[in-house]
Order: sequence, then structure tokens, then C-alpha cells
Amino acid sequence: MSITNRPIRPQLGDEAASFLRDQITSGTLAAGAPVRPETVADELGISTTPAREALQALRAEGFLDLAPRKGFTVAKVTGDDVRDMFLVQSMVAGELAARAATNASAELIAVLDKIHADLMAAETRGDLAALEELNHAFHREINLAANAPRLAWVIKLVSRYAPRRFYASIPGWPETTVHDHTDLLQAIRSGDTESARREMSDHVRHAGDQLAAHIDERIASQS
Amino acid sequence: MSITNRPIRPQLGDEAASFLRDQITSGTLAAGAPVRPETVADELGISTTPAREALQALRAEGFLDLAPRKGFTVAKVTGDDVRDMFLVQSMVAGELAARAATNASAELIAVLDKIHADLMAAETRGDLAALEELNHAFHREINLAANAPRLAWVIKLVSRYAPRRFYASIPGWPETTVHDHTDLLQAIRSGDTESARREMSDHVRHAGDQLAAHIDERIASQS
DNA sequence: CTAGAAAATATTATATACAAAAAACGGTGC
DNA sequence: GCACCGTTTTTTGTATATAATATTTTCTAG
Repeated sequence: MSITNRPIRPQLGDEAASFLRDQITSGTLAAGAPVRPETVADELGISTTPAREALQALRAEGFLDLAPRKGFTVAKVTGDDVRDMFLVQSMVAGELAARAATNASAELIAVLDKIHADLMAAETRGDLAALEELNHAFHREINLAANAPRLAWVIKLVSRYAPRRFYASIPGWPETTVHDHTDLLQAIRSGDTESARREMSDHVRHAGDQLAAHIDERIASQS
Repeated sequence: MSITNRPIRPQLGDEAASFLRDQITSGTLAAGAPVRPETVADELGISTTPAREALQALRAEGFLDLAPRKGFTVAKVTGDDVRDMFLVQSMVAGELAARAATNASAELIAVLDKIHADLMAAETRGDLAALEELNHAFHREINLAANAPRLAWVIKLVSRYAPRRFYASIPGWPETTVHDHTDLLQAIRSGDTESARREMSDHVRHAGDQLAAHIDERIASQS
């Protein structure tokens, strides 16, 4: 076992991909805008090779289009697109919650209880950053408990369509999150598979609808 | 408009990715095996640049793992993994079929009828290649009619986990396909949204179970 | 003056060489 | 056996060259 356990430096391509993904989901990079490897490389102070790798990864994730011999452009992401991505997420997350409910160990319940208590505390004191962090931890715990790495992978993929720090920007999100998580946790605790699926599915889809509406609004104001 | 309309040659990276994907899904490349950019480049007679891009793309698709500073390895794809990927496919394809059923035009029905007739003909004369082609066309038509590009994109992504020419290798597949498609087409024709969803979902999941069993068997025989 | 051809330019995709840093390997001594 | 140390690969990132293709500009004919 290593003593230092120092964090491995993320690879440049991954950092660049993450950076550009934020720009796209936040709307800073407009749909259809060309994205040139060299420009990206220059802006981020890296070489073209990792920049190009980042663009390829973003293409595989559906954020960029590539016309052969013409280059990359920012893909159009409409409200309906986001709604559909969240629909997928809701279906898969529902399945994961159902599986977590079937094999819910006492340890899992304890961990979720702890996170949920912290989340409620963060809600009462209005700490949005902590809230978002704890929300993420709650969902991750369930997704891991389901023991289905490929489904978790799909979730990770489609959930990238939500911009960073998005949830905190929804009015009333803290209250509904606490409420939804309470019901979901109860379903998991009692091993109620189908309730867990439904609670999770509705919870995710609801968030997706909010984001989609927000994006529809943004696109409308730009036209 | 161009006169020649010659097909654009796919980019080297895409060709390499496709080639390696086949190797992985068919089991030719064993799980855990290292995949070096230079080796791939040499074998395919291309340069390291597109080879590297191919590996990155396959990583984004979940076929390769990348350990930082250690390189790419073939991801382990178990029967359960495939079952889960097909579960996602079944859910999304079900949604697409449901949408296709709601806005089923006369043209769509006509096209599907034609494809289905050809498919039955191919079945009676035992033409597996045509059968697989027509099966694909049938599903694609439904997916396009649903008018949900992002859902179609998810389908494309997860359906890559089925090896090429897999369906034809299942005993009894031609008959069940004709049977399932008949019911599905009937549901779409009558605009029965939920029947269409269920038929499609069951149809896809059934195929996934077959493939998963096949993979379980392959893995068991290798250990 | 305008349409279209031809030339000039830009950009993409690919190839190749190379350097720094990390990891794997292999032998040596204990 | 096993820890240590130097060598050799391998990964990662950089820089640059070249062929093919797109785009833009220029030029010319009508």
C-alpha cells in the first residue's frame, strides 16, 4: 500500500473534455459553433493531441457533431433532448433503486440515513453546495448498492447532460429533494421494490423537466 | 449538389474502432488484455494518431478501461453486463415504439408492412443475411418515426454490445422475430401505445437474454 | 456587372519524430 | 525468498510535416 496516496493528475484530454462539456451544457458555447482542436489547444495551453482526444470523447458523448473533413461543431441540445436524456436516466435509476431495495443491507440503510440526516440539516441552514454534494452522495450510494456497473455507467453518461451546479438553481429544489428522498428511503428500507422504482423514477424525471423547461426558455430568448 | 455523390470514406479512427469493437464483442480479444496504440496502428497499417482516437472512443463506449499511466485494457463484459445493456435498450426501444404508435402515419404503416412482408419471405426461404438486414430496417424505421434523436442515440450506443451477425446465430430466431414483429406491427397499426411498448420491450429483452446466456457459456468454457 | 472557372489559401486528417515521466522488468546482493 | 537499483518499455504530451479536401478569392468570358 502506498503511503503518500497522492492524487493522480487527471489526463489533459479528460480535463479539456470536462471544461468543454461545462461550456456546452451551460450554453456558453452556442449550438452549431465550430470547435477547432488547435483553438482549444491554444486556449487551454495544451497540445493538439490531447485536445483532439477530448473532442473525440465529447463526440462519443453526443455533445459534438463531426462532419468528416469539415470539423467539429457544437451539437444542438434542445429541451426535448434533455427531457429524453432524463427519461432514460429516470428509467435506469428506477431499476437501480429497485435492485437496491431488494438487496438492502442494514449497512446501506445506515449510510443512507446518515446522508439523509446531513442533507436535511443542510437544507434547514440553506447550504446549497453541501446539499448538492449530499444529494449526489445519496444517489451514488443507491447506484452502487444495486451492483450493476453497466447501468451505473449509463447513468453517468446521460447525467452529464445536466450542467454543473444546476440543481441548486431550481427554486424549491431543496424542499422537494428532502421530501422525495424521504419517501424513497422509506421504500428502500421496507424492501418495497416497485415503490422504490417509482419514487426514484419520478424524482429524476421531475428534475429533468425542470432543466428542460429552463433550456427551452434559454433557447427561446436567444432566437 | 454534387454529381458523383460518392460515399465519404470513414475516418481511420472510426474504422479502427469498429474493427476493435468487433474483436471485443466476439470474444477474440479477451477481457483484461492490454491494447496498445502502437500495436493497433501496426496491425491495421495506420498511424498512432487515429489508433489513439479509436481507443479513446472505445473507452467512452465502455469497451476499454484506461488506467492512467498504465494504458488501455479490454473491459470485462459479463453476461449480466449484456443483460443490463439490453435492459436499457428494451426500455428505450419500448418508449420509441410507444411514440411511433401514437403518431403512426399511413406511410409508416405502409413501409413497415413492406419490410415485414420481405422479412417473412426471407424467413421462409431461410435467407439469414437478408433477415438480419430487414430486422434492422424494421427497427430503424420505428426508431426514426418516434422522432426522438437522443433516444435513438442511446439505442445505437447500447446496441453496439451485440456482436455483428449475432441474431442469425440464435436457433429459432427467424420464427420468433416474425412472430414478435407481427404483434408489434399490429399494436402500432392500431395505435395501441402501451401494447407497442410492451411488445417491443419484451422482444428486445428476449434477444438480450439469449446473447447473455451465450456469453455466460463462453466465459464458463474459458475458465 | 455577374456567373462560373481557376487559382490561392485554409483546414482537416494523418503521419512521424521526439522528450519527459512513470511503470515494468531484470539482475544483483543479501 | 526478497528488497534494491539501474535499464528498458510504455504512456503521455509536444512539435511539425504532408496529403487530401474545403473554402475563399481572383480572374475571365459573356
